[in-house]
Amino acid sequence: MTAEPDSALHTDAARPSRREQILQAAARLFAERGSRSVGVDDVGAAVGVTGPAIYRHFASKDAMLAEMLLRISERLLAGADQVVADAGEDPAAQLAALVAFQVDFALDNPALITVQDRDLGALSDDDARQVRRLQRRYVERWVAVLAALHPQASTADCRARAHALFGLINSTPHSAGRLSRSAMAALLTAMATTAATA
Amino acid sequence: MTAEPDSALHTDAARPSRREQILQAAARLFAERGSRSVGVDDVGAAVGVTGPAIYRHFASKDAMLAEMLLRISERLLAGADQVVADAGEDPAAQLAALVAFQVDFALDNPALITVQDRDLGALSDDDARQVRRLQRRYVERWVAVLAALHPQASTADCRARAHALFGLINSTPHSAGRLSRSAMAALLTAMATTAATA
DNA sequence: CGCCGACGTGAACGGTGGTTAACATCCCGG
DNA sequence: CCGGGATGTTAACCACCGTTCACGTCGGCG
Repeated sequence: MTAEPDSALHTDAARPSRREQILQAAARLFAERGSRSVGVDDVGAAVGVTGPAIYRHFASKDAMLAEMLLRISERLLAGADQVVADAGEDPAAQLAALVAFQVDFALDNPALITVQDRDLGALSDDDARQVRRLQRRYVERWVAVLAALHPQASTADCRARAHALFGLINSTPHSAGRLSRSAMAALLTAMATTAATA
Repeated sequence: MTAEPDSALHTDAARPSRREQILQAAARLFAERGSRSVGVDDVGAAVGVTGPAIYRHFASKDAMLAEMLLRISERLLAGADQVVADAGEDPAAQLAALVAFQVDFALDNPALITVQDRDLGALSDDDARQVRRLQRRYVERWVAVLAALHPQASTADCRARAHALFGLINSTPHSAGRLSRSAMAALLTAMATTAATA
């Protein structure tokens, strides 16, 4: 999809500003060791500056994480709306589009996937609420499609289904790179699709 | 399966000693907020003592986490060996047994599931290596069964499949309790089985 | 009874790490 | 050319937290 990994953070993908470099480096480090275990100095060093230089670009370390998670959530939600709209009326086609989108995102942004579900708890109550709202809306897009595919299933059932599919697709950071990207995409797509229609 | 949640930590399930109480409370707190964000005072308070009292039972906070993760990994591996042996020679039956086992474990010990894949990085290199070795052996049990079911698939392929199935089944902590335990078990089992044989 | 080990407490210590302050550098617009 | 804003650096500050210490209590056992 895009050239560099975890590029979903970039607002303008042209030439990454120092600010974007920091966000991307932080995402990688946070994914590897957890946000609490990564010092400001580590993030700075990763982009060639000292720790306090971060504060020229972000109000705090927490603000960094908050912006990171908010951007991911917003991007996912916007993407879901996009691909569902483009898929037409057929629920099966909509599901296929959602799966393809999530698979692409997971393969392109493994670090963001990891950080998003690990460091949500490190956010302030306010930021966490906002991220959770976006995530919930994203899940609802899936639930709507799954409900159309399983008319007899309850909403709670569809929600659990959606989370199970996320878990399946987002497993990519765990099985790191032994398979080619295309093979991985094909495998995950096949498994997710059959699991969704079970 | 067992009465209290995340009871897989208990060595003797009879009357939990103070030591076991601490481990279980710590597991819950670690799962909720991450081990780095939980102070020893928090763990102590959760069992009705002050922070330093912890050191009457554990050498350090890290040792607590290490024992927690080691126990989980050992228990999973032993369980896998058990159920595979009991399932006979049929790969399909073996897979069904593994799935049922993992589903039961995930539903019984949501906190442990969360901690295991979130706080591995907080361990010392030595402890982390040990846990990873056990986890790898557990994965290999799955890979062996999946390879028997998919003779044409490569080992890397089967490994990715296994991780995907773990992600699917271990999604339970995310879709918390809107569904009954039995409904959840049935749903996850069905999805995992169809995804595995796709 | 009297000792001793198990268990717990409050106080103190020390390192780590986020954050700020004070001071340079560089570049661009007037 | 000069001034100011953007960007960095080093040093210092301060809060938090894991850990240790000195002390107290209590229950069992010789």
